[in-house]
Amino acid sequence: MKRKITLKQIAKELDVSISTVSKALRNSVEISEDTKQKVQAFAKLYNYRPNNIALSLKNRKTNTIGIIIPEIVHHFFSKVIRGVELVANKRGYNVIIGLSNESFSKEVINMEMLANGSIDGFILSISKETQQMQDYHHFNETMSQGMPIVMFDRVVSDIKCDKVIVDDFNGAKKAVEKLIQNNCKSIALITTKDYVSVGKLRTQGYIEALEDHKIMPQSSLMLKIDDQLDSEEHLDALEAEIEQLFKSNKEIDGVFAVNELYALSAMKVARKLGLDIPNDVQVIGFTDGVLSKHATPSLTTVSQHAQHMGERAADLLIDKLEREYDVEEEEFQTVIIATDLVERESTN
Amino acid sequence: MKRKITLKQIAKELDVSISTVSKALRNSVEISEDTKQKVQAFAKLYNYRPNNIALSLKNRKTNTIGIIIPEIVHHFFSKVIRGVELVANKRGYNVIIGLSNESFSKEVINMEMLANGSIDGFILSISKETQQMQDYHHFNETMSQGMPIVMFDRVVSDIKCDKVIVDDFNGAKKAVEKLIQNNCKSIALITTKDYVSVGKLRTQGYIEALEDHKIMPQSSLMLKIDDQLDSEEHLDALEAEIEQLFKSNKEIDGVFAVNELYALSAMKVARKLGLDIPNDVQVIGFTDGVLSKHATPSLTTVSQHAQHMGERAADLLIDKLEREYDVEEEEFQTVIIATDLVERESTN
DNA sequence: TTGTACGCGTTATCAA
DNA sequence: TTGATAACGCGTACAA
Repeated sequence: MKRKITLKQIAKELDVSISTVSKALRNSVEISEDTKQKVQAFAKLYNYRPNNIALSLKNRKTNTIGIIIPEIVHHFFSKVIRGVELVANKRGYNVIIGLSNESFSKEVINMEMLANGSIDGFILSISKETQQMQDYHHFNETMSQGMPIVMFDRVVSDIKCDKVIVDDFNGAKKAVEKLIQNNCKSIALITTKDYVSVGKLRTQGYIEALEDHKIMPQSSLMLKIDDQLDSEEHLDALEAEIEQLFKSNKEIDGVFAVNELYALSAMKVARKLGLDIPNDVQVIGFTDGVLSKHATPSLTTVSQHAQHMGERAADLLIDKLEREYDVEEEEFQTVIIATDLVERESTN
Repeated sequence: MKRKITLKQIAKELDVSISTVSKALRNSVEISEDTKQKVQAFAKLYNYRPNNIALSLKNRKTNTIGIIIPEIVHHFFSKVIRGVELVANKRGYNVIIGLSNESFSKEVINMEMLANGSIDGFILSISKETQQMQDYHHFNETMSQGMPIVMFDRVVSDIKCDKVIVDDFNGAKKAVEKLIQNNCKSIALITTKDYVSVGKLRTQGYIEALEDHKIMPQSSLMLKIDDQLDSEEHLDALEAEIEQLFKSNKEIDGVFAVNELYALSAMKVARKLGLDIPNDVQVIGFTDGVLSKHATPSLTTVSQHAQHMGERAADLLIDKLEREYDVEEEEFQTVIIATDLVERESTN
């Protein structure tokens, strides 16, 4: 079991100095053709590759991006990762992942671990718990140490950094307007608690769409789901809440749900109550997932272009990493990704 | 914008030597209480953390695991990653990901990139193209340089390394037996081309289950789908093939599909042809996905326990990394993960 | 044309 | 009790 070969070993074998080998391999004009040939042939034979770690230490640059997400078993986040990875690899970077699992402390620990030299910058979406606690010291500390951060999707406006967000507000608004156009008179909202930034924005879009059309938003039609019910294990409880919503508001003929799971659950409950989709109730969800496409009936959704978000985030970060340090002009961008309404069978 | 603080800077500030600082921070008995206090207080104030890269170089160990998968936007693989990440973090390792995107060359390039010092070992599932080409030189080269590999799910028996696989054969066999028990007389198989190792094994399970029950496997009932049709864009073509299968074999009353997508497509086509599920046709799929759970009717599947696979793979790899180099006794394990049949509405 | 010395940040060994 | 030195692997400025 041989170790990876180093410059030193090549130098020793060929009886030249390390720097001669180094230069020869980089095709320096300083070195004679003869030596270059010899060295290069030997290096090729032994499949020499410079050690990344040594290069990172020397250059004080790892060419690695850290990505921290709350959850990976999730189409939205895995699509974002794919986008990041695509751009990162194209531009010569690796991607290292950390999962916060929606926990504040895991988010902090993971970031600290990676920030100690393993990576050049972060791309992240903050955990629900962090949003709830509103404790952002770890982001500020990381940036104050010269490590840039790009936030995506779940961002926090207090933090000064580059951001890539979905146009949640307008996406939601357009979705609800679609329902209104389609003659829905009583449109329910199934959303998250307000501390989830994207949930809040989508809720606002829902409200504004209604108001624009002289429809009075009614709190009885707005169901705000507790996070705890998001996980697969609590599907029943989620469905029970939605069933209650339908039963208390028999006039509901349209549903806008802020994610895929809520939308599918709504359809399931509606069917169970003998309602036909889309004839009795029309449903629109919000997401990028596969569930929508393969549901029965297939679900009309607001597409977030997750992969594109990842690509933009990666470009923003790498641009910043590679920018000549002009001045400390600290200018931060917020890229807004437009949504698309993908119409399927759950609406007319 | 300050950089991360180093031992050298602390030493300079406190006017002691670097090694004194280093020892003081590690609470060495060599250092006086007085100095230790001083140094530790200062380090804490400036939030000193050792540079991972420097440690990696010194220790010739990165404490990072590389994971190469064909595709991340996929429940199975993202669950495996979650399992790997869980164990890795618990044992003090980071996880860095590379996507082969089912391409041989991307797999090779990604591995080379990571193998040059960035990681201590690989956990991977080989790309379809690699399986097709049967070119495994990159795996052997990596291992000959002392970097261990753990393969999972899509493995290749020629390669000597640790492996974690699903019991594809028995999982498939049990699924088909279930259909037989449920009185299906004409069971179709929807599978991949044979070079996909798992597809082949599941096909064999199907065949053996039939033979065990004195049913003659018929090639007309076995549909082998071309990879090209796997992507979301070619759903129509996939469905057309399946429709053809049903039309040519009107007696089909059971379907075993080797993945979730094929199973769902089969259900969709069947319904389109006026067949009721499960009364006219019963369907069983193979996978861990969310699609099965949320499909209508929900799909009976063979569960692979993806997260558990990831955990086992990570443990195998880290065990090997941390084992004292006894002898070169090169013993490799193959862990077989049992499957479970999750019964839902698509079977009686 | 080749080699020496230095530094990236750290720890271990040995000397003072 | 403290400090100097070497080493991990590399690239480069400078000396020979």
